[in-house]
Amino acid sequence: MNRLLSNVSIQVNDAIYLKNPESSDLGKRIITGSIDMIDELGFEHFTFRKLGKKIGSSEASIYRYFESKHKLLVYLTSWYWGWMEYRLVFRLSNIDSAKERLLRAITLLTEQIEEDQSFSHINEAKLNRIVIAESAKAYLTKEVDQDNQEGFFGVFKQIVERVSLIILEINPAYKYPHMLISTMIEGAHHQRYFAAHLPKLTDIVKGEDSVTRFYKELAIKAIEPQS
Amino acid sequence: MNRLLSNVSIQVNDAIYLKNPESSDLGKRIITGSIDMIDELGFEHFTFRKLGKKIGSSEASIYRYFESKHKLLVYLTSWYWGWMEYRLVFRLSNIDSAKERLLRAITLLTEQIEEDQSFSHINEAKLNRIVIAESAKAYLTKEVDQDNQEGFFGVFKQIVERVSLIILEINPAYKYPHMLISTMIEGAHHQRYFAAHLPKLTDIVKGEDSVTRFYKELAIKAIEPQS
DNA sequence: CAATATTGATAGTATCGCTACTATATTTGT
DNA sequence: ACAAATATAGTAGCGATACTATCAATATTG
Repeated sequence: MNRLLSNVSIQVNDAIYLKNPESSDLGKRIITGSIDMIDELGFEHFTFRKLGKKIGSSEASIYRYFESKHKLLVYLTSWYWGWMEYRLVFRLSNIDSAKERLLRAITLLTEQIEEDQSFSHINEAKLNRIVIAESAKAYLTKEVDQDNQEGFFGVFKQIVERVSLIILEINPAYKYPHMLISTMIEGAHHQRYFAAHLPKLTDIVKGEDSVTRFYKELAIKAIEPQS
Repeated sequence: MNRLLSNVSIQVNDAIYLKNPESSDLGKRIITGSIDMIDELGFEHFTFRKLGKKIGSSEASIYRYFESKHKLLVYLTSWYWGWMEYRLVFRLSNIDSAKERLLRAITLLTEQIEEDQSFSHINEAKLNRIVIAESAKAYLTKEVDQDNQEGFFGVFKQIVERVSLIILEINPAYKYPHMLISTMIEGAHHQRYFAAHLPKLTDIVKGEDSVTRFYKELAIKAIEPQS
């Protein structure tokens, strides 16, 4: 999917950054560079000092945009979910059937992201890999409650809520829509990671996107009224 | 569940440690102390120096047992899965019905662990909390392929394989048994974490164990032959 | 009781996460 | 036009972390 509207930009909760990285050239280089570097080195080996060197700036300058590397990771995942929500709304608009909307949502949320450069300075395919491999580290911390209170995970919760509402359209009696959707989104990420690194934990059928197919089947069967 | 056999101890892949912590008093204090400390501070804030102080030993001595804090985390999760497999085998023995065995396995793998002190120096309830909040950090690293090659995740893969085989007994045509089980195990952990910290991502029905119930329903519906 | 393994104390290296301070560029008011 | 105000970038450094090396003290064992 290419960029839908050229004059749209993804808004990120402004409590996540000290200075908006979209507001300057250096800011954009920080985002582009950090995506490249986290994808390449992993979050643990990634540091602001290395990033500064790479993008021809300094550690202290990066700290003017983000107060910690944790916040930068939160920013990246938050941007990603903002972008996903934007794509989700487009893909579901004008589709009458709730079931069709659900299937489209599952496809969007579980499929692999291709290189398509829809936002100039952000490589969405790399960012997808980062979200798969690193985003759990953004909330699996002792600071999760504070971060949550500041609204850092709001966009993600919104997506889960949106898709849950579609499920309730299909079966208003279904008791676990949020569990199903959050299980599916996080599960799909894990399955892609397992396919690459721990294949014994998955079932890869070549020539098909098993991950998306598996979760579509799972969801449809789960929400169909008890027989 | 109390300890099943007093003369049984859980074996952990010996490539994970430098010196077996079960082999000495200091080793056991390292395990007990690290479980307390990681549960309390989280893996990021946990250091060998702090642990040494807490258990009345030194940083250098701890390094004689584990070459890094990453390896210690791998040890703890590996012990946990070894313990789970042992309980799993007991709980499923002498049960003829495959469906009943599957339901028991799901209960075991998704339920909350109570304080029961079945192995003297290991608090399984705390360890369960650590596995929920920290175990993803044991494999979401750039070193995952090396670690996997050394067999660090073997026990976990074995559990997934065991339960997958039960699914295939029920429906030999089901295409995604491993995906279903690994999604379920990791998913249940996430749901418990979400219930505590990001409740908008789950559906808590008070008075019931929604997590276990949700995954039981999900699995049974998923593997039932296509109608 | 001698040989050996285990532990502890101390100090050291390299890097990390982060900050105080300084220098330079840009904008603004008169 | 030009100095003052402001925004932005870079240098240097601090305390902590992850881990290692050395050596003496103390158990353990054969």
